[in-house]
Amino acid sequence: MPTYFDLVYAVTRQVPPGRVTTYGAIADFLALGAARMVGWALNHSFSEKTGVPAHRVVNRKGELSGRNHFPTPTLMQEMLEAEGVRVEDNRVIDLDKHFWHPVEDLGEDWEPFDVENGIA
DNA sequence: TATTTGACCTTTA
DNA sequence: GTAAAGGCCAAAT
Repeated sequence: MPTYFDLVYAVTRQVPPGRVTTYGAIADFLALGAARMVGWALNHSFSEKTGVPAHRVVNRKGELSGRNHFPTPTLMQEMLEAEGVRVEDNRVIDLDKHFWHPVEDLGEDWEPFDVENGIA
């Protein structure tokens, strides 16, 4: 029984490399209205083998709030920099430039029909 | 079974 | 303009 939990995984996995999104964007895209849960879902994404690039998810301010939950606090920044995203002081530079809207790429009608399968 | 916490965002003072 | 409080859903204790 897929919950919104799985939806977050699905959307996050659709995030293109070198791009970053925010919890609010995902929450708004999924019409959850609860940005808090988005991060919470990603929290478990590490324990699970979801393969969700949580490092591409940052808060509205572009801060790597989740770095604390990574294997190493600097790992998140390293991963972003490796993808071409300039990160400084635990914050994404040019967030607006690297910002990625799910609705723009996936479409408003996009839905995780095969969440458990890993999306189309 | 009920209460608290959780990687946040938005609105009001 | 900055600062503080409220609110959403779900999982863990």
